[in-house]
Amino acid sequence: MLTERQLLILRAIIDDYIQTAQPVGSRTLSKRDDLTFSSATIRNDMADLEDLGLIEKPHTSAGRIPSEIGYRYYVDHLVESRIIDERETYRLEERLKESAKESELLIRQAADLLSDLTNYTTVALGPNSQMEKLARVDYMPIDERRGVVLIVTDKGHVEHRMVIFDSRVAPEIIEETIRLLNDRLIGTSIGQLKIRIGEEVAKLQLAQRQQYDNMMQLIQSTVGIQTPSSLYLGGKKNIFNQPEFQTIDTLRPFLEWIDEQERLTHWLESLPNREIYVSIGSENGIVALQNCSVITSDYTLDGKTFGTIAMIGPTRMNYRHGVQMMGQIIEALRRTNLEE
Amino acid sequence: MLTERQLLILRAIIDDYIQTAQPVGSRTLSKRDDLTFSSATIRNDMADLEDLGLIEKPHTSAGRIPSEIGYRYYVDHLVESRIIDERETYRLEERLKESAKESELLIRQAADLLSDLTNYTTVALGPNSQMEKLARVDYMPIDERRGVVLIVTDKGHVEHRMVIFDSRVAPEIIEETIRLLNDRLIGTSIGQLKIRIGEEVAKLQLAQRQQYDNMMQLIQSTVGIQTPSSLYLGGKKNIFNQPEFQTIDTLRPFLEWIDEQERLTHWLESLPNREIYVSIGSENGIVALQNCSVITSDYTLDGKTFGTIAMIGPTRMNYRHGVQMMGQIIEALRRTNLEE
DNA sequence: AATTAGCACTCGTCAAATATGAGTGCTAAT
DNA sequence: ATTAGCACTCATATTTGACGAGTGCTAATT
Repeated sequence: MLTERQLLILRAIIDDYIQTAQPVGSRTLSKRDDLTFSSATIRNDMADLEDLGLIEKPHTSAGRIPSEIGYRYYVDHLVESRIIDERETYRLEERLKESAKESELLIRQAADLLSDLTNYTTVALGPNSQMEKLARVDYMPIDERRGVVLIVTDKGHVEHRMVIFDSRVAPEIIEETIRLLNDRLIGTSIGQLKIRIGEEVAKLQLAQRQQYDNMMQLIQSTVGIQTPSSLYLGGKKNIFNQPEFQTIDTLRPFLEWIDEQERLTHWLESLPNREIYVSIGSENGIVALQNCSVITSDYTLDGKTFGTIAMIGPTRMNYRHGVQMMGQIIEALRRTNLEE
Repeated sequence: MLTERQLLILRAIIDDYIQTAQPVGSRTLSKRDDLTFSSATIRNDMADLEDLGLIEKPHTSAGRIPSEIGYRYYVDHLVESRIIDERETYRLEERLKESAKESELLIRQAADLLSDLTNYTTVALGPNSQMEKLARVDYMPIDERRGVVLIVTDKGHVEHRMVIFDSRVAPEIIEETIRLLNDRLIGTSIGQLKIRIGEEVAKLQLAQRQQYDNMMQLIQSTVGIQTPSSLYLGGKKNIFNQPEFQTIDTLRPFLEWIDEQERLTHWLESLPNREIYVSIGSENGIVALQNCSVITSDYTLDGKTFGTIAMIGPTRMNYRHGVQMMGQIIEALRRTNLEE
């Protein structure tokens, strides 16, 4: 168990290091107003903290830097759980409102806001449309062989896809198919559409089935709609200001990773489903983010669960402020009402 | 006027420098098979070339590097005008065909292909839909107050936009409006849509106009569709492999610039309208691209003018190969038939 | 007259040598 | 239990000198 003084010292080391990005030594600490002990005393405690694995030294004659375990301890014990600052939240809410009836824009805005607030990079993922339910399908012909399939989900998300038939298809057949899709499939989640359509086709009489064979193409293309969850990156530039990313070797993996949209989406989708979650350094298991910490949170919009937002900074990130701001943003989003 | 030998030497310097990124000295050159003169002779010619501003030395005891004027001379006089390699073009055509009936995908593919071929970064801009013509408008209601407007252009481009009415609008009025739009506006270019709609509304009788007033919202939102030209970046990572971009100071401006989609689009749109155009170093006038050269070209798809594609590399880029590959790609695109 | 060999000179780069100083751990004094 | 004192460590910065690639000029050669 840590003594009162050791706690104080640990916190001081981390706070200092977060600010300066430089190893902090015993003398520097002893000069702080909140540490009244001599540098020797601090040195002794530092040795203990090091034995516990909470801090470490880059080399013999440098100061100490927090270890990942140290950050973890700091985040778990030393960061007060977030407090909603009503005025601030209200202000954020207003700034979000400005931009958007459209959820897409709102998410962008939220990501940008959060990255402005913290100077870290943010990634926001919109709703996973796999979970949304089919509300309506429609078809609009362009010419004899081409047309556009429109699908609308219960959340008001719309997607279109062009279909090109191999040969001319009678409009009645198309209409019939669309009617069929509408009759039987409304309420099906987008992710399950493919399976459900397979089932429906199997149910048809052989005769009918042949008639509809021509339409398989249309059906397939409707099914094939994999609405990619909308992904938005905010403040990518911020990374350039972080002292730990001033060399190509550290910068390159980060930038390459963050530019890989698909992987990024999968990653965000795979995150544990919770309110605010802090992952420190190598905890996230991603090589490119070895030296990064991530604060993630699911968010709701207008009451409904919506997506995930993440904030990525160096391991030496300002967790206190980061968690605080993340809390404010998701609270502001929760209160935002799209429909008004 | 340059002597035969000076030309040979200039070309050798540039070829060598393009490969090694190192200043090239007289002794290195004299060892080349195609240069049979002694290093002293070469030195004399180099001095002349330097007087002409075609090459320069980073410092007294380094070799010479090409100046921008030197590159310009090289590109204008020493790069043979492109030759279409039929077999290669055919191969590219095949690879393009694989991917895409959809023009969007095709452009991506082309950009990726070109960047694979050259190891430079490419930017491809799709058609500017402002120039496309309205082929069809349609409306699909979602519920009483919401619906989706679909517009299709003559080039098969489809866009949708959700509309939310302030109050319930009778379906007949909507239908009527859509019919009106279809009757009068087909063939209008997207860019002019707004003005043309204004004109049409002005023509209506007062009584009618009132009836349609409710619909102004719908019309406005249709008009507001500013299909952003689709932009695609290929091989952004390639920049990391260029020796001149191994420091943050050179890398950062480039990456920040290339990530600014809107500016990038404007830039591509503002480029002179030609087949293949090479801009060397500071010629492009963009600070972030001071040390870059750009090969740009408009391209056509299936015969119709379509968009612009650009290839960005260090000033020390392989112009010969770059121009060659750019030529192949736009030729392959020209031959690609979307409809099949 | 054009080319080349020869040589003194320049200057960036690399490596070793040296100095600097922040920081530590330990011991003895308080 | 705390602190002063001190020897020790080690990264960083600075200096120094050797090295060598490359140049420009001059004189010899073709």
